[in-house]
Amino acid sequence: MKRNLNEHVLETLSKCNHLNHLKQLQGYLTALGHAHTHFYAFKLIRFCALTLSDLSYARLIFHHHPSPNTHLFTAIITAYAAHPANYPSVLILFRRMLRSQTTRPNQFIFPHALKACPDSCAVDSLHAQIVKSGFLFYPVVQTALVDSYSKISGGLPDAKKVFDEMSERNVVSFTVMVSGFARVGDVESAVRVFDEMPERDVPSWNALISGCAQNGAFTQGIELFRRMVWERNMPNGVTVVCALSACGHTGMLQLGRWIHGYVYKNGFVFDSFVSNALVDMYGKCGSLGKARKVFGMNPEKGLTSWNSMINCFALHGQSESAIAIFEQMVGSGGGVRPDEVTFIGLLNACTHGGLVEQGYRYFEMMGREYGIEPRIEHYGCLIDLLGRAGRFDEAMEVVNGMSMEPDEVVWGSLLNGCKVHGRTDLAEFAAKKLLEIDPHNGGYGIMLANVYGELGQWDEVRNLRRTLKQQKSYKVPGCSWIEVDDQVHQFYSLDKSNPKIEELYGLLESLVGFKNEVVVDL
DNA sequence: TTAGGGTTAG
Repeated sequence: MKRNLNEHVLETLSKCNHLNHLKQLQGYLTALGHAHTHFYAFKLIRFCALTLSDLSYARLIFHHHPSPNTHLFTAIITAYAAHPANYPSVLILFRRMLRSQTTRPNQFIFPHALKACPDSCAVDSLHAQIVKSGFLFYPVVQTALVDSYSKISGGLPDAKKVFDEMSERNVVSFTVMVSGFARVGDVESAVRVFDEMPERDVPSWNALISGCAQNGAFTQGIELFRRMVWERNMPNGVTVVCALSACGHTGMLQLGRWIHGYVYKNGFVFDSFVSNALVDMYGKCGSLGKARKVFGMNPEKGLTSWNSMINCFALHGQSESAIAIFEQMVGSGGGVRPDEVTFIGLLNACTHGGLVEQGYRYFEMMGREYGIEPRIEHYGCLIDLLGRAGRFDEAMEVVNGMSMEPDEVVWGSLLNGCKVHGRTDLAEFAAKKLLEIDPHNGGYGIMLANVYGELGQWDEVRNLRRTLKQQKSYKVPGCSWIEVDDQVHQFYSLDKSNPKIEELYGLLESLVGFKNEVVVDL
């Protein structure tokens, strides 16, 4: 009978596709006096949470159980741990489990509990619990521990220590360590761990390529992508998204197009992540038409899709189109709620089109209609907008009314506006502020020296140059690049190493009346 | 039943 009932319950569950079916099965079990049998309660909770995605009913079953055992705790904790918003509940349940006399944690619970830890204290305490319970030598538990340590601020040395002490490292534990180094910006160590890996799979390549892209090592990320393909590893959607981001940042349109072809051939063109990354890549590489086309073809436009398209238009100075996309986004066509990134794009669009009033309106709309507190980036955009329009009184009013300390972007934007409109008095003020924030930045020093030059204050120029020279402050040279026939040509400020430099400058002069920039000799 | 990889932002 028992065996038959088990089979019956499992079979009914497998056909169950609605909560009402599950409730019928629950009623049937209650009638038979089996509603609280641990095996059935476990199956019902798991099915409810994982297959029907109904966490509240799963919770109801769990909380109505008179004596939940380890299995029931595992099922409900697994369900809660699937959503970051429920992480606090994961830890509450875990602690309740420890307090109970009848239940002890198992190796399956720890990875979930670790994932939910908000700080190093919580991870340390779980680490101690793992040691005490004798589960430290399970590779999966160790890997989860490495991952959790590496995700909390300052936890990387602890992560490395656990990793180094592991007796059985596998492809996942290595990948976790690669990601850990990448997360703190230590690309070099991430590469070293990656090179030590006895075997690699797609997620391990992705961990390193995304690490490069997130830390600005775009060229290195692209090299790795090429190596991955060369070594006959099939990139997936995640790889492609990271590689496209790197293409966008370096202007590698040819490779970006190749990836688009690859995506198309492999049928993951409708992945929204990939679509958004393509829009961004085409936009940044100057192919606005293609960006627009890919955006139009995305059937599931999410917040990032709209933001990427707005940013493309803003980048190309097409303010009206950026605004039109925004209207579509919040109107009947999109129905998506904008976020702080949306407003950065919109404000930039207004800046590039000189739409000061419109920009002001969006800045106010952000807080009033969407409850988004302006961040320093938004203030930076607004100051840029006002500065370029020459409205310095209003710009200073905004700076003085800011709820946070103005940063380099804010002062830099103001300085830029001052240069355009010849407001040397205010420029001096802004340049001094910049130098106060970062006294060793040679670029800011040169800006201030140039302002003194404009004001004819030559003693100040000499003093400042001397200080900069003593401090050994050097300006990072400006750099731009262009891709021709699959080759990237880089040009640094005052760099004459290109064999066709005379020809290039000649052409440039004839196009824009270009004159060599006068720079301060350090 | 448990562990790893993703886009947009001056």
